Amino acid sequence: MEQEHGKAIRRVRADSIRNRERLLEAATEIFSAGGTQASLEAVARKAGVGIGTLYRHFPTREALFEAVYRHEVDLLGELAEQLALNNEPVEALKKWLQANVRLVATKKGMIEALQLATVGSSELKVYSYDRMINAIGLLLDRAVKAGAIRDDVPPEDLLRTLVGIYYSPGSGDWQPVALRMVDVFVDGLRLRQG
Amino acid sequence: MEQEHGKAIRRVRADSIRNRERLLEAATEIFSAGGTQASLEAVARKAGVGIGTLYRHFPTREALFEAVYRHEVDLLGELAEQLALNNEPVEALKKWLQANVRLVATKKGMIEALQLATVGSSELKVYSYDRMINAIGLLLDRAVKAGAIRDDVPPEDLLRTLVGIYYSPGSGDWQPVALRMVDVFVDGLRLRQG
DNA sequence: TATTTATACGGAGGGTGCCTCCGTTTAGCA
DNA sequence: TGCTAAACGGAGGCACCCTCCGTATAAATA
Repeated sequence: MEQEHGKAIRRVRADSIRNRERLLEAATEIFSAGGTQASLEAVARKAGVGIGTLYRHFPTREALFEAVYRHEVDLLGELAEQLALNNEPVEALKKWLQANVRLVATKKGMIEALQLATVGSSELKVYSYDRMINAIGLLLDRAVKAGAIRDDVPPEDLLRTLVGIYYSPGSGDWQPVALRMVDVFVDGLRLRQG
Repeated sequence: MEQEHGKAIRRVRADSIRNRERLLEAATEIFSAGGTQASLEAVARKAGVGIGTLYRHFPTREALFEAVYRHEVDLLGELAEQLALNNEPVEALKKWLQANVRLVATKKGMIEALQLATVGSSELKVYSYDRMINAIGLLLDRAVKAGAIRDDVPPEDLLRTLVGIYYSPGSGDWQPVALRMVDVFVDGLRLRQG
């Protein structure tokens, strides 16, 4: 019996789960197109639920973001681990940063999400921020321990800079720009041996 | 006589000039405190004018920003010229970037203004953006011509990166972080001779 | 299957901001 | 002092934010 102090523990209602999924799906689309400022009421409309339902599932705009981008961020986290296994330290770092650029390129809204994470309130521990910091920390650490790069650049600072590099006038080929800037930055990290 | 086709050219009305100044003053305060998202109606209220008057003087949010930050941006532009006269190229670049960090530190809203300029619509040529690009271009050019740094980083990209470096979790001592990142980046620009 | 009830739903409502439009006011000029 | 172009102000229509609560319903129970 599912009991606790004589009270039955009800299962989560099926419509609740369904609506949550619909909201996430809608939010992914809306945010990808419209960025951080997109209307939450539009998300609710697209999901076919009331605005109240949206707020019950995701009490803040940030909460919704976190859920939406958790998956992509997970992907990047896993990539960091793979790269660390199969690459020379500085190379691994550079490759990861480049992969980051490419993934973000497909989801314009992600840029703003990361910004939110970077400047977000300290009370709310933003999952995606942690995940990114860990990924970067892993790669940075290896390179530092190998004596290949300077040791006074914490992961937080690198992430911040990376986000900055993403900034670009909307359309056009901002990807090459971002990739070149990443190169410059990684070169700046390198210790000169000679 | 101030005549044109027999029509007198009226002077600009005194109340118009006065209200424009009041609006700018109010906007400087409000934006410094509240950033890009601050309410324009709050600006009008603070200036003691109707919202209609605000929109007549500054038809868009961006127009208001441009006017507000023109002064600070002018200062930076002039600084670039001074530094170029009195410093070794790479040093001049580094010093200017650091000055930039320090000036922006005093006006939190400025960060967002620069972002706006960076991502702003291409129709409206944003004054402050141009001014910054020119300042950076001047310093960058000298260093490239002196063979001190790589030549494939246009001013626009550097500005973008700089703005990214400003990103930081609101409070606390983000200035040291920004200054360190600037160092790293400039080191990355340097050509290795050896 | 019928009943109960904890849970979730929807959207009205009150507040704020955006921007436009136009009747009213007023500064400059004669 | 009167005329009039120029500037003013704020109401109005719309969108969004978020909360609150009466209604609907899925899960548990009999």
